[in-house]
Amino acid sequence: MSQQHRHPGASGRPGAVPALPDLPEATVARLPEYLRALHDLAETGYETVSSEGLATVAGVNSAKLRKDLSHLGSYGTRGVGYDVALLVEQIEFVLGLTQRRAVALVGVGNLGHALAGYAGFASRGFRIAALLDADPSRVGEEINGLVVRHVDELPRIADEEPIAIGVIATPAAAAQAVADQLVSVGVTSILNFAPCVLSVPEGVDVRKVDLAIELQILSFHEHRKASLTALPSGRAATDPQEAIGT
Amino acid sequence: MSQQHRHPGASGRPGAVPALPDLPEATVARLPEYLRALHDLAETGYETVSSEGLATVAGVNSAKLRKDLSHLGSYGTRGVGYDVALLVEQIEFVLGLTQRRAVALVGVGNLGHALAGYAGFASRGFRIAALLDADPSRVGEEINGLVVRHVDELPRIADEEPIAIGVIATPAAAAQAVADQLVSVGVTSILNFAPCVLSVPEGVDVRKVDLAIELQILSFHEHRKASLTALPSGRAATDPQEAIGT
DNA sequence: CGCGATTTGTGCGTGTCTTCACAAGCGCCT
DNA sequence: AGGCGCTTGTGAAGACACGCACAAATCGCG
Repeated sequence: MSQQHRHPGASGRPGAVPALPDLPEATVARLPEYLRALHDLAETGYETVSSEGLATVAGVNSAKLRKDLSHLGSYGTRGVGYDVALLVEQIEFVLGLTQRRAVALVGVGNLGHALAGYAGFASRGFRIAALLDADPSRVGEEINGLVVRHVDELPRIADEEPIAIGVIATPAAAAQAVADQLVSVGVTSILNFAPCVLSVPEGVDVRKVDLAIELQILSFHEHRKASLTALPSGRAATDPQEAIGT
Repeated sequence: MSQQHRHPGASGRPGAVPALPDLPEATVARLPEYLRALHDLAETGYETVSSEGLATVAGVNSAKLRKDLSHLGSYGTRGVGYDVALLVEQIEFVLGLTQRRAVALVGVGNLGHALAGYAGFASRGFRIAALLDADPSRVGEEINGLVVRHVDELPRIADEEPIAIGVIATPAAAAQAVADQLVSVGVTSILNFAPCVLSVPEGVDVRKVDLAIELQILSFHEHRKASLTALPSGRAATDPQEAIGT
């Protein structure tokens, strides 16, 4: 809170935290995608972009995009569009990316290795502060310039530097215990790659990513498409419900 | 609902596809989670389970679960609950998991390696049929018993065996080209890990997974929580809106 | 200076998803 | 046999999200 952020619009009191508008969850989930699209545009040399243009790059409907952005405040200019740089700044602020957040990654197996080496984290406002594992034979290994430490060192690590987000990439059987440890050192946001439900106290956010689930959803649509084309009765494959997003 | 329910195996006419009920998209997205929960329960020895019990293990509201399952037909017994084995069968059928689907994985970089070694695929109805990469120096490498082949061999591979699902784990710059190649050999379902929007013809389903986006969403909630606790005005951190799912 | 072209911001109708609450159905026990 | 407790399946209501369509605002040009 020492930071002096340029706050959205002219919200008045300088130094005050510019009361985050409470955005619809669906909007929040799309903001990162807009941000990525804006970065792409900025690199291509765009200085302004219309809602139509940005919507295309981000893969959404332009009305939806305008409504989403309107929740942040009014940062467009009618007849012109949005200032790319300004919008990037706004969205980064709302998403809390103006400060680089420390991430602790627990579990350096197959997936953990990949995550540790994933460049997308660093380039988008996150810093892997620690790699952890419960397996002593993995402790000490160096991955991408970071040394794997034992998960029991978590309290010490969190003491040196507050951990904003914990990422769990362990087997399902270990996930709940790891989650408990993370919570106990003050972590209030967890990204869970283990295929299981975590139980956490109120106030802690958990998001789950399960690769197999995504495939199964696709499998359903394959199955449906197959059964439609197989049936001689009526409707063919052209359905209005395609290419659904998350 | 006074319809006789159609079930998978014993649907009368053998060979006929038993007209899939068209499920709400939100329901489809949850079925895999129910399936995982049911497998857990089955392994623990449960033969039947109540909606309340299953809902807890799956991390959802019990009313929602009942409504979801009711879309598949009526497979519970009032006063008793659901037969675990039967429900597994039902959901697997609806999701099209009764046949093992062939997956082509393109891009064996950091993430691709992890995916190639991910046991969760095989254990949940999928088989990696091919590992592909555009980089000649990677072709020939063996990962998890599979040899990496060049992406241009895709037509030959699809000829040997139809590919149900394509997984893109390439850098963003290459993703669209890969998607085009996949589509051209008849793939109609794509799971995209590259941070970009794919444009595909109608009838092709794309699902996107972006690890950085998940972190950014968590970051937003961190930011919001921080700004709430920082504000002297009123409400503390305990909010009724926590632990939001996908 | 005024007009037309362009683009934002939003009110509103529509559809989907969620949740509550309860009647109907089932099994067990007496 | 009958009643009682438990659990499903679902109607209805509320909450949320989406997309259209248009008024308001801005710019550029003659």
